[in-house]
Amino acid sequence: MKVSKEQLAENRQRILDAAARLFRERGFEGVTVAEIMAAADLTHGAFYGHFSSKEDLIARSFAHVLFPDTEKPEEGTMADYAGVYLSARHRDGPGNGCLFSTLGTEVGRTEGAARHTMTQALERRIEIFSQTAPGETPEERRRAAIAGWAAMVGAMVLARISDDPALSDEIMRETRETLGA
Amino acid sequence: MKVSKEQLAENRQRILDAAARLFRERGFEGVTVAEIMAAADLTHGAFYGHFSSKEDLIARSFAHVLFPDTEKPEEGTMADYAGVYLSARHRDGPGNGCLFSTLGTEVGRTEGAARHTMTQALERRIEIFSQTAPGETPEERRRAAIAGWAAMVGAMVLARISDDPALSDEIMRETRETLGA
DNA sequence: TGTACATCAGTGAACGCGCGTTCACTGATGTAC
DNA sequence: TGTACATCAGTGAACGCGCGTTCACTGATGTAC
Repeated sequence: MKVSKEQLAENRQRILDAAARLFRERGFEGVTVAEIMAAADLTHGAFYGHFSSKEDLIARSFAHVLFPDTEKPEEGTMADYAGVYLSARHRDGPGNGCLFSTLGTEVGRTEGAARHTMTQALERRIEIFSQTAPGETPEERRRAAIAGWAAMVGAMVLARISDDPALSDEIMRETRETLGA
Repeated sequence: MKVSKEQLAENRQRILDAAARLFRERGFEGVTVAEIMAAADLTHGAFYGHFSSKEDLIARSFAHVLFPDTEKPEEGTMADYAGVYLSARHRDGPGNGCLFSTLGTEVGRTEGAARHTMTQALERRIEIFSQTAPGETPEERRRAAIAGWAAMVGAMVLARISDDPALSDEIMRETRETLGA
């Protein structure tokens, strides 16, 4: 049955929220359209009223996470960010976490809108870190921002690969230390 | 028809080689058992004479890459390694490249033999880098090894995500520079 | 050394399940008068 | 303001394709005598 415009918009947001969480938890192929719709409290068939395909949803869920409608200006230094990023809380809660460390290797072999959105988010992340990264000149600070972001993403990927909890903790701790967090 | 023991062993190696390459190029779900067997010049049905399941093949192809039968002792410093690792050649040839930067985020959400083998390879990689990483004490060198390896893996993941070639090159170049390569 | 035959790696087709996508139908919304 | 009806978001079932897995059969290998 038809629903109000407000309900329609809310349903769409619920689909995007569910998709963004499930994709990060299980990967693109590890989640079905039916599961996403069930998580959004809707039936399977309603999906194609909102999105043209699963691939379309992937791209829009990336924009939903990386460039949300209500942006809050970021506070704190790159080192502060590293302290939150390289934490057990982030490692163990991928569904709410960073897209780069949950879906990075998959996105790297795709073409299209999701990858493009991620590239824009990557450039923005580097620019933000360049404000507070260590260095005498803008060039040095940008270099530190790039290497710092690479170390954070890489450390989170490795910390999630390790099935040895002590090694996983050590990777996060030592990388945090290196970044001054 | 039956084949000789030598042929049997050679066929198995060809399956493992093909699988290791294709998984890195396209991801686990992006390759079918039939495609792997065709790449190994065998028919689909012969697969289950060699491996018990696709998952079994994944685990064994990881061991095949990370702990090959003929190990050659590694030469050069961590900085030397970074110079080869953070190159266009590596970025553009994932099929022959590092498993951590091609399949890292996928493996992080699995359980089982492939992840365990990767954990062992991760610990060994850190130990090898600890020999030549900068630092006054063993603790400092191990820290530098961990953060250096995280930066390499993260930079390669990010360089492959970027659909802007200049940004992709910049990420590799600046991270190389930071690692003294 | 030569021969008969049991073994078994590989072949090719089929099976069955899961998933993305489609579609006829339902019934609440919201507009026109 | 109240009423009639066109619109269209959601429902639930079906479709069809692709993929992992199975299996009866083939014929070369390699062992027993």
